[in-house]
Amino acid sequence: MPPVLPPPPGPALAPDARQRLLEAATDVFAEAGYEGASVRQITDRAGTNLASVNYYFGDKEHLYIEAVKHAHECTSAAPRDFPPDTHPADKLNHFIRGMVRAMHAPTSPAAMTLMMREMADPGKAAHVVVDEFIRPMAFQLRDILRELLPDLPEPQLLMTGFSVIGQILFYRQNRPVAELIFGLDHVERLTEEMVADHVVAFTFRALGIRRKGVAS
Amino acid sequence: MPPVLPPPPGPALAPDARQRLLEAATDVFAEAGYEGASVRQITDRAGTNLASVNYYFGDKEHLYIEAVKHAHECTSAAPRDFPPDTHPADKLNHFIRGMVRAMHAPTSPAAMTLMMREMADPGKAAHVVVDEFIRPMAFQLRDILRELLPDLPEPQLLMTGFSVIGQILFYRQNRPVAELIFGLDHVERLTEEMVADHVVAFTFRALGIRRKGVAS
DNA sequence: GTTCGATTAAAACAAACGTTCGGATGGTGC
DNA sequence: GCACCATCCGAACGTTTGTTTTAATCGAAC
Repeated sequence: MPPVLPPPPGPALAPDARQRLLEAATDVFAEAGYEGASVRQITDRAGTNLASVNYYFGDKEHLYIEAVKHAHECTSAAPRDFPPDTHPADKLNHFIRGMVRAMHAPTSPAAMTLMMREMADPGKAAHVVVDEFIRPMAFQLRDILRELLPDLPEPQLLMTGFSVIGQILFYRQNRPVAELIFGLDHVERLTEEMVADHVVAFTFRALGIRRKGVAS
Repeated sequence: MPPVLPPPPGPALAPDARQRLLEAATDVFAEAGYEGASVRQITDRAGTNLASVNYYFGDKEHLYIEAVKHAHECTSAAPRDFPPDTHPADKLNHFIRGMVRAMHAPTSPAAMTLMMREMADPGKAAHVVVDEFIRPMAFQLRDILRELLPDLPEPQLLMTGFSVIGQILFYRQNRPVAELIFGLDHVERLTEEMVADHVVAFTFRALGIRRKGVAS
């Protein structure tokens, strides 16, 4: 009798089959999506038996959810906290640069792709990504903007945050399309630093912030 | 023997089985994606026989491509052309508002969703969407910005366009997530007009444009 | 009325899918 | 020695998938 449903009860810390399944699932789900990925593809890449998915995770759906959870732990893009006397403009500067870096060169590209896929088409694991990854970021940005623009009405503050995040997310969600339009070379010429500088400058001008924060 | 591969040779203008298949396919593909949608779901919704897909379109893949083509024709968001003496700031104002409207309240929601799906995960029909829908928009925006900022280097011009489009696309690509974070009520309170006003104002301030264009 | 082409309907196809079952395996405690 | 346990494997399960095949149906042209 296998350990069935409770996912990491007995064999949790082992770098063996279960772990390889999780990593293989991250890759395959990121490439092909939930429906497009087959259990056999995953077990083949993991080098395990076909039945191992059901043995360790119960079924395909639970494997997917665990893969998304594991993915969000791999993307170390947790919101940093600043020294209490940091100027809000500096906070915003660092926030933007940190998020651009996380989007541009993630620790695990497949893990980031998997999370983005779940965001674009919210499914069975959307709340995991939102609760533990997106929401903290969103609230930190909202706090920074509130500090920066104390008199702005709530809806306008919300949309201002969307304008910042929308600019940054574009380079991850729509990069392939941008490359199709303008050519691969024109787009990949845009380095992470150039993008970060641009978004900071664009946003600061839009918000009427004159001082420039330091880089990195 | 059926008319096989050339898709609309004989029965093109008829509002019959072929047309119903196209519309049903648009809906189902938009809801479930390419892999998630089954031929039987489509034929059931269209009220046709299972074999009708292969009869009219050859196979599932060609039906998908035709559905995407048909979808882009349904979304009447073609770039308008302006009177030759229009101020570039007015052009930009109208461009943003038109695109916000197209994203917010598309003529056919399913068709727009299908196109967005193909953009987020470029597949077999991406070039169709790009060539006939995205690229014209992108180039029109680029021309407007070039007119507005003649001295800006090319990469910065590109990123400026991305900042504009990124802001607008956010409300379509990430609305479900935004609703999960901030609550459905807070997000759906943002009307099409509010979003358009905000993006225009945010962008104009970022570009140092003082004059405000007229609405609609 | 008959013939012919286009269309629809029903049934069957092989392949792939997720899942399950029974037994081998290999180490650990007795 | 034996028994036990988690783990792993191979084979099969029953469905569902996309596609094909065969026959029935219909409407106009001759």
